[in-house]
Amino acid sequence: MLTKRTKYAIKTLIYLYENEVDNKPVSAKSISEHENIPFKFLEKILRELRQHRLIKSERGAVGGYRFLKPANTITVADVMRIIDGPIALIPCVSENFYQKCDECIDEETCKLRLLFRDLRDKMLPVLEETIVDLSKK
Amino acid sequence: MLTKRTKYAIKTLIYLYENEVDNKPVSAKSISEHENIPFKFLEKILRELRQHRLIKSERGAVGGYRFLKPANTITVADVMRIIDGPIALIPCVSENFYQKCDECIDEETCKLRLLFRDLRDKMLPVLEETIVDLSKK
DNA sequence: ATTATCCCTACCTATTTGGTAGGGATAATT
DNA sequence: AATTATCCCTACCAAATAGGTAGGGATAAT
Repeated sequence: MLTKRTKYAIKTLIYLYENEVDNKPVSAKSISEHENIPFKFLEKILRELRQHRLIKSERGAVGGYRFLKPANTITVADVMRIIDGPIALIPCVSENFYQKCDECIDEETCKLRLLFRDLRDKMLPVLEETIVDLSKK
Repeated sequence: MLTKRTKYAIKTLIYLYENEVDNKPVSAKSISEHENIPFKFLEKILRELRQHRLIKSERGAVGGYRFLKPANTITVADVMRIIDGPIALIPCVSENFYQKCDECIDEETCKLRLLFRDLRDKMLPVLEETIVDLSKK
């Protein structure tokens, strides 16, 4: 399952995209209220997104957040990897977070590995949809 | 990510299938040793599989486990649902474990929902592979 | 000076995960 | 009848993760 943090993060980015008008940044308060996300929890998520350079912030009285990386280049998979970690369901078939399964005897002949590699290959194209695509759905 | 329990469960069933010869049941000890699964932890998993009527057990000195439901009718998705729960990555698109996302404002227009329904639809056929298919990979 | 925002650290509770411990029941074998 | 190898059941446990909350400091517009 996706964590709420990732769900919140994606909803946040969609909201940001749909409200990046008249050159004003979008405040956390506004996101929190419109997307039903606990304010303080949202702040933590926004920080993560900023630290990973997806968005940038502006401080002060009319501060808020904007995209740093263009919305049409940010995919759902990107967000999932930043917040939740690997897309793949077992670590030994993850491209970005590879790890040996510690109980595995022979990775080369592991049937689970073949199956979950197939699975990952089917999942990835779907998750490569961008924030912009997603907003237009 | 899959839990180890589910990984162990699938490996257990493959092992069971590949060793159901000469009409003798397969012992937990044998599974544990050959598949590198902690014995006591495995016993719990076997119990779950038995309680869900995928396998049956025989007690006594030459006891062990056999399939109750034929191996060619048990899919990876079945096992995942028994041990880990839903396949879908968000609860509102799960077929077997549907639940409303509590922060969701309008399910009908939720973009995430559309995306993750697509995703589930891509995942399911892969996970519908049976233990027998998997063993032959 | 006030206010609205972002920024940072610390803390907290409940649940899940991945086990372990100990012993009872059963049935084949000796 | 005793031994042994198995399954069966309950209880417990430590570490990690999830989903927050609390409190206050820094910044910049008004």
